[in-house]
Amino acid sequence: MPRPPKRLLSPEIITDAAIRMVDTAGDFTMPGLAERLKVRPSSLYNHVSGRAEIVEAMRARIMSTIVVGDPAGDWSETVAALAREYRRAYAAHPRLIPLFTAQTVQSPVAFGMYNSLAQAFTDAGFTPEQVLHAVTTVDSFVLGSALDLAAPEVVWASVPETGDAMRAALQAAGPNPQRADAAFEFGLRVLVAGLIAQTPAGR
Amino acid sequence: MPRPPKRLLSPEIITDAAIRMVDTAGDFTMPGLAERLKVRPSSLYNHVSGRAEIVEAMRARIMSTIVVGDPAGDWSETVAALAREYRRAYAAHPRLIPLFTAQTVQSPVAFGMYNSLAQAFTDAGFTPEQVLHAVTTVDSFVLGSALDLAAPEVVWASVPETGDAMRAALQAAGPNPQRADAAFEFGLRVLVAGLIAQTPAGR
DNA sequence: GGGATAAAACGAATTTGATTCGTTAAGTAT
DNA sequence: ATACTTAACGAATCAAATTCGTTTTATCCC
Repeated sequence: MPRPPKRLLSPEIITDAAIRMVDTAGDFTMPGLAERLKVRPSSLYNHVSGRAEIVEAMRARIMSTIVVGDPAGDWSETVAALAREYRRAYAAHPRLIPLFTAQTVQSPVAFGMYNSLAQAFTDAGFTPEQVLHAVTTVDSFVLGSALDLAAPEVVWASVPETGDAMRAALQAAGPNPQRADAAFEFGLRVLVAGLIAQTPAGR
Repeated sequence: MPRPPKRLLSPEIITDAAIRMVDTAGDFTMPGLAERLKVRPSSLYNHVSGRAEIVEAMRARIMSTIVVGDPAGDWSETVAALAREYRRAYAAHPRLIPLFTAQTVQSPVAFGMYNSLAQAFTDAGFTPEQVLHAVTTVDSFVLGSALDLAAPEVVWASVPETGDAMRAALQAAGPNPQRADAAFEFGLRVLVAGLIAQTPAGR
């Protein structure tokens, strides 16, 4: 039980296992992680400083899958593509998102995407202040939409207080994953249309 | 130490204390709560079933502060007013939001607001399916914006990888609370403009 | 008003999770 | 080979959530 011939652990191995555990169980614990890795909990601390660092590593892992293509076509198409890619990254592991929102970002992630967004909005003619607000708006919408994925079915289909308009809307909707996807695409169209309208040139 | 002459606790008292604790400390614990209330941790369980129920009670408390006025004026004005009111409720206690996102909604909250939103979008001429997507879009944007409030300053003002457009945008921005407010108002204008554009009538 | 019942606080104990530290022996570099 | 480092282990600590039995006091019903 001393140092083994072959390394059993590494930060990457631990992060992988944690992501898998969250995917299946919705959360992770140090003992649970250790068990999956056939290791004692204390061994984990030879590779990571603690639970918080694992969460940050998972965040970095997810965000690093974001691919920022070269801007092709209209700025609004660039924005839409970036938003989709950003959300896709979250959607691949929806149950991680609550963990992320519970913990402050420790080190910057996804510069590439933010920079590209900012550049697109600058190209559109927004002022620097507006650029930041536009980036924030996209960020908020994507994060909010991603949280929608982690949440199970809407609760109140059955609630008596549900009004007619809401009742009709709920009835028209399908099961969650598709509904969330469709809602995101709808919201993205709305957002892009609104951004275009706010542009100095109005296009 | 038996049943005291005057009740020391109630679900409301416990919820209040928990909200105050989260406001100041960013989180709450059963022992911490008990200490504030001059009571032993086990006593709390005579009034609430556990930690999760306290979180749900806090959620209900916050959402119950949402005031849904009678729709006056254009549907788009109604939507904007509802979104502002929804976000105001969250913004009063920003540090609660991560706790909320970590836990599934146990019982429906804020029908009134969702019903009014659905009615406004129905009035605007959206189909039932679009109504649900529009409600979801507003919900996502507000929740995402509220999370922005809980997060401290943006980390990467100093990061070398920050591009020119992003750097200029960050420099133009003020400190967080105002910046988040301004970003929300910007995003709301964008959202409403986009929704109007998506309407069958285009207005 | 008196007795049965319920309520509410306490203290002790259990369980689970995160983390620390000393020990050990295998790897690695000189 | 020798000295240093690494990575696993086991034991231990600490904090938090929760359960349960005990004790009176309130409250309710007659």
